[in-house]
Amino acid sequence: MKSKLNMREVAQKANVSLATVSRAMHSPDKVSASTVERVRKATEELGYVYNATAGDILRGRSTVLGVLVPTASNALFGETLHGIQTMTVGGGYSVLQAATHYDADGEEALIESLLQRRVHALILTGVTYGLEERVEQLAREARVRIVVVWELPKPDMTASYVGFDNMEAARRMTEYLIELGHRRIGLIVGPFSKIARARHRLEGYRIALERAGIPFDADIVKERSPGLLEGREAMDRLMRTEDRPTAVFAASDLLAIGALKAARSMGLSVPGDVSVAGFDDMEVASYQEPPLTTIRVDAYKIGQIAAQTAMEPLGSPTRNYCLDADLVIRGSTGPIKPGGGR
Amino acid sequence: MKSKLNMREVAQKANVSLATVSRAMHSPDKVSASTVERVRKATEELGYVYNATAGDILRGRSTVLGVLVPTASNALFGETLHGIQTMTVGGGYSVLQAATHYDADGEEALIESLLQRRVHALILTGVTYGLEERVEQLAREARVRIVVVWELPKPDMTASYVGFDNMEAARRMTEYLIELGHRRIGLIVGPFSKIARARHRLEGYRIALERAGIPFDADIVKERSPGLLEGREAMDRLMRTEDRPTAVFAASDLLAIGALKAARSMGLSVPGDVSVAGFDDMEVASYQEPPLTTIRVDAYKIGQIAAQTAMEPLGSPTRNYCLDADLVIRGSTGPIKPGGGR
DNA sequence: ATGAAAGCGCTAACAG
DNA sequence: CTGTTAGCGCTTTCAT
Repeated sequence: MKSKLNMREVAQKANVSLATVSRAMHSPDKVSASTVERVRKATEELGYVYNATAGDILRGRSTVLGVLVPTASNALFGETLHGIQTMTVGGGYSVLQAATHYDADGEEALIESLLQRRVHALILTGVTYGLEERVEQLAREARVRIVVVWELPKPDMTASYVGFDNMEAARRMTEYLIELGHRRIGLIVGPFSKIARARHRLEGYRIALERAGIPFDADIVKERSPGLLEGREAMDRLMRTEDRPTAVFAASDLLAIGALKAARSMGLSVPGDVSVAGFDDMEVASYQEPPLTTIRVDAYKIGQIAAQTAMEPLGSPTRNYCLDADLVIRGSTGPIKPGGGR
Repeated sequence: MKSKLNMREVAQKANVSLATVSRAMHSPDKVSASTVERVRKATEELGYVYNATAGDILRGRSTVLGVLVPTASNALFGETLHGIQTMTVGGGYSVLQAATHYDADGEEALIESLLQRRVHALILTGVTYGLEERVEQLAREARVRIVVVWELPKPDMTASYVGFDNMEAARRMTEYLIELGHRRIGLIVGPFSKIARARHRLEGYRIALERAGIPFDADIVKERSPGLLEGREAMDRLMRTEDRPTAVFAASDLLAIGALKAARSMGLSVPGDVSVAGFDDMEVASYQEPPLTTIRVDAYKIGQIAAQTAMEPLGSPTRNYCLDADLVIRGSTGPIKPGGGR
């Protein structure tokens, strides 16, 4: 019931000074073997647990990483989190985690709360519009390392980046659909008015259309939060527009899986009546019927590299990693039907 | 560049004492409005951020929750995490998160590291065999609150529980399959030698068979980590045994989705040739083709209640919640074929 | 090899 | 209302 169990009590029990207990725990080589053993025993008998926060304060350092993801319910960011954790465990770091739910206001508050915990670094999944300045400032003041993931490094940023070229990947996918003969291509894409990577995917789509001389039609571009329900609803609408798309690029696998469901519900065959493509290559993408054509992103690796970068000492140089994002062709996409359209 | 930016500097800048700054931040009503304003300004100009860890130490409390999940890559535990986070944000709590990957040794080390951070409470997803004693001891010493989730409250435990009856639910599902006429029912289930909730699901299956007078056959029970790949592989084996099952209960939706894929690959129709049932009702379950019959578990709610329980003061009574887990019948299960079997 | 003492960034009790 | 003082749990010189 003694709620206060500190190093001093261990010292008393072991008949040594506080300083010796500290040394016995951190650098046993500087203490006689017998003392180390006495301390170890006292620790165990009392059930003492070292207070890492107090230690961090005194050393003026921190061994905690702050990680902000859009949502923990998306397995994709779970993979990144997983990657982060595999790297931190060894280094004695812990992970403070929070989710923004695509809300910029909430995000700022969460960043603040992580900073209040004196995290060594902040790993951010993209930077919401309106927060770039704050993040830049934090990175410049160098009181905390900043690592932005899932986004391409920007040349003028002082933060580190671990991502890939969302625009290029989306362009590649759109071009592939065009190569299949599609000219009426719907897009379901994340909240591009807030999230840079969603906007980049939209950009890639636009560029591909432009290059192929296909006019951009805002009517078949749907902005949705990346979820199954949203994908289903958006697809449903797309399929009900006149002159409906013969292919739909759902720029997130969850949206695409939702779209697949909508197509089935309407009795449309995929890819016979309409092709559907995703983005991210979540593990579950290849388990769909038909298996999803998508863009492969190594979410796990992003996490691993980000953690490594984040754990570097303050003042270490900024690092930029641009990973691959390859087109993976599976069964959900196919050539346009000869007598296509409606 | 001044890496040390503390309250004292703010005090100097604002021409007040350290204590006044502290008061201005925590109880502005006890400080004159003009002083509060001066402090606010000094804080802003210096870019000072409050140090919450130092505050926690001094107050002898903690506003951090430690959460242990099997893996962050499973959207299901992501839901629970999500539920936890919605509750913590308001209360000023932060979440330290770690993943065990179904490894008891690693789990013990992670618990230790969370305790070293002086978390207020530990939210554990089940208790791995071999750790019950340690967890019990922690709960009894009451230096940290313990909330076990995803598992049924045990009568003799001093920890809090937020879960549901895994055994009952698995029994229910198995009985449903039996009612459909199946008598040869395969089981793909989580690592029951380590994880209690997997073992309870296995138990439920056994009991249902027993009641129906169907002999238990270890050959058609596969113990696998809950993953897509594992489900696919296990299903593949099950379908290649002689006298193969006419129904397979994959006691985790990921396993079931993998099983669905295996069936398709072998040209088997579901539920025509073989029925497949899952467990958990992940969001993606109803998006499969055919939609998965499964057990609905409210992972999000588990997280919310767990967080609430966890945030209660040390010494608060233990709480036990047993949530519902209902059978959800969808398209992946059906009556046995008249001329069934091979 | 060990101890005494100063101190990290903050809070709380006590004066004034 | 505000300042002074003691001190949380730990680390780290500096002596011995």
